[in-house]
Amino acid sequence: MILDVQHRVHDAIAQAVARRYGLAEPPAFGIEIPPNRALGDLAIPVAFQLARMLRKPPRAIAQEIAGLVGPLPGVRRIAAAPNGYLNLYLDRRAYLLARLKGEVAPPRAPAVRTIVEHTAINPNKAAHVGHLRNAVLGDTLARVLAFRGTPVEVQNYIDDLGVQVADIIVGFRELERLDLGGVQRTADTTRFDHHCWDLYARVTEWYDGQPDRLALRGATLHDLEHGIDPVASLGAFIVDRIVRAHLQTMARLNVFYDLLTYEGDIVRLQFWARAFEILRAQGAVFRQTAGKLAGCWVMRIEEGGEDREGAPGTAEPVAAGDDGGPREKVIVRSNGVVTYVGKDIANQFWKFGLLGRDFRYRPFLTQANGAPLWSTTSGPGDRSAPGFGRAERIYNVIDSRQMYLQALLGQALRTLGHPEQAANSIHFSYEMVALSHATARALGYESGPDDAKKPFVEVSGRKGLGVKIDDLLDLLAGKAASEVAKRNPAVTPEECARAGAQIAVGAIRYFMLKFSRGKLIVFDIEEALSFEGETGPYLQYAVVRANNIFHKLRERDGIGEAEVLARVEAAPDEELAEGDAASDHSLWAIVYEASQLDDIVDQVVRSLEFSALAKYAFGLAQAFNAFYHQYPILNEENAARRTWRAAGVAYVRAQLAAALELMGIAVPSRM
RNA sequence: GCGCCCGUAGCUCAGUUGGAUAGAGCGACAGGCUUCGAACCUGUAGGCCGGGGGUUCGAUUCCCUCCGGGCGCACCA
Repeated sequence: MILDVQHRVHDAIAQAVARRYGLAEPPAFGIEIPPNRALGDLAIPVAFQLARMLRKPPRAIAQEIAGLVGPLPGVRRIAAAPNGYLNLYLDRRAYLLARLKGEVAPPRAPAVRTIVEHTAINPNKAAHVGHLRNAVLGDTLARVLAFRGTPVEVQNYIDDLGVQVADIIVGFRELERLDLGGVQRTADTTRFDHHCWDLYARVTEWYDGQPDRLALRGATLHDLEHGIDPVASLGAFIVDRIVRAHLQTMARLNVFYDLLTYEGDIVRLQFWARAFEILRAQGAVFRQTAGKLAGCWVMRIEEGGEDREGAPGTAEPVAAGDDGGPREKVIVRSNGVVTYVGKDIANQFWKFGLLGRDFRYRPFLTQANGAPLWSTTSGPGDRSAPGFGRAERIYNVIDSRQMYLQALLGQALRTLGHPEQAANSIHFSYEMVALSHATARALGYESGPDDAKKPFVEVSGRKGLGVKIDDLLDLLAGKAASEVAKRNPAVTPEECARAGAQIAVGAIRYFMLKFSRGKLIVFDIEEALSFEGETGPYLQYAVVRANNIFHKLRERDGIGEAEVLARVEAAPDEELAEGDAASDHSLWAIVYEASQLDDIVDQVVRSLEFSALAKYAFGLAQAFNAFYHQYPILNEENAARRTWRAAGVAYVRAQLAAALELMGIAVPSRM
């Protein structure tokens, strides 16, 4: 990593500036990376700041400083650029050797106990592309945090008592006339979540046909919440099967969890009752006696909440009363039923260990990555369960439409005297995924006049309008597998299928990560099916090519990567010489670019913006492909150059593979 | 009405601690497979960075304002 070099350089320059110009406090300056290698490897713009102070041109100042700074370890030379930049040229040989020998460990973040909650799909139908963005962002966040040594616990919240589950129960009972046994048979003989997808859309239509049928939903929801059979058993069965289906879909995408948190357990273990005691005792909620909210327990919404630093997208919504009075959010309805917000407050309190209660836990299943997945339970718990919750920081991955509710969580924490936890309740917000008109049409959706005006069509589980993740993966994997087979006639169908599945995941995850999270994604099936240009498969292809070089090296010369690394130290290093290779496609250029990963990860965690990681990986793959094209590696006649190229490629490949791993993308053996 | 997000090349988007000639992919056009794999590479064309003010040595980036689009502001989740 270059952070250590950066620190030394920064300190040395700061000292030189302070000494030369008699400044107690030299101006703050950053260290940049010049746009190309000909301009050096590090750049310092400090002369610009000093120029006004000293009434001297930046160039003169830069020259003075350059002359003053003595030799720095790891830096070969320092030069003043005509425009006033100080450009530093690193000791390339030492830089690369240190990395090849694994002497440069990535910086560790402070061990802040962190929870990432994501996915949280209503367990009543198959997962679609909207859920896909959530899960990929959440999973990547967890990977990136863990990369820096942050202890991360990934939770998936299951709303097993919600309206949507009630609706699917109504569907099975009223439209399919099935009891528990019948539903079980259906589950065993269909792709159950997909079956429910269609049934859910039918239920919605059925309600629309005769609005008094909604009473059935209300009654079903009541029975569900109170555990009354047959609704409760039916609900429990459906939820369990759908959750397992979702987990399988997510496992295909390399998305895994530590804990499933069931809303039902929050209710049965009286978490809400406890949270309510706390809220009421502190006066955070009160019973409204007048107006249209009479009889409800409400929380007053802060007007223009105080400034909070934090990640973008976490700002307070400022709710101004439209009728002049302060606005209030209902926490407990007049009929005594707690709202979603109330349950979420209880859950957030528990996550921070502020509730004074805990769930009981049971093992749910063993995931495809070998890790156990636990579930909350209100039945008997398993004593060997690890400790969950008690986090210091929480990322809730939810789309931007729920910003208002997420802000209420922070407010509740602040009101109850937990400003630190409030500041560490981070709404990882992102814009939704919609469908292009072409894709909506391909799904058989006829857009109405309202849709035509908009540039996209909104996904709707209720209408059954959306691209299911499984279908998308099937389509991509099939296409990729046949491409692999076409290019590799000798490869077995099984291996083609395996590679196809990995390529499908690469395509889909990269597609979800390359946009910044504030950008609405208009999902177009044709676009998502592309394997060329800035796509996941392009990245995978670059690594596969690099791997092939080492396969060939072993085949042809009988030497492995370890031997290359052993030989490189003794080999003359003109391959890295400055004049020889100032090009942006030189070995040094790609090695240096590859070494930026740790900085990128740092930036990603600060900004919560994965597009930076995606672009880094793509740019590196691009640079590698260009290098690969321009410079022979195995066929280079000069042995020293050959060795250095192979060693450099080994490093680039490792860094690129690490970046892919952070994005949850595997490298196929062939493609 | 209030709040949040978006507006950069024909299309889709990067550019997030303010810095060197504003980048990429796709599409268009012109090239490159007898070589470590062409899911690749090289080149050309294409930009009042939505408009206007301001701060700064320096603004796509920060502030104000206006325009256009999206989303939210339930006794739904």
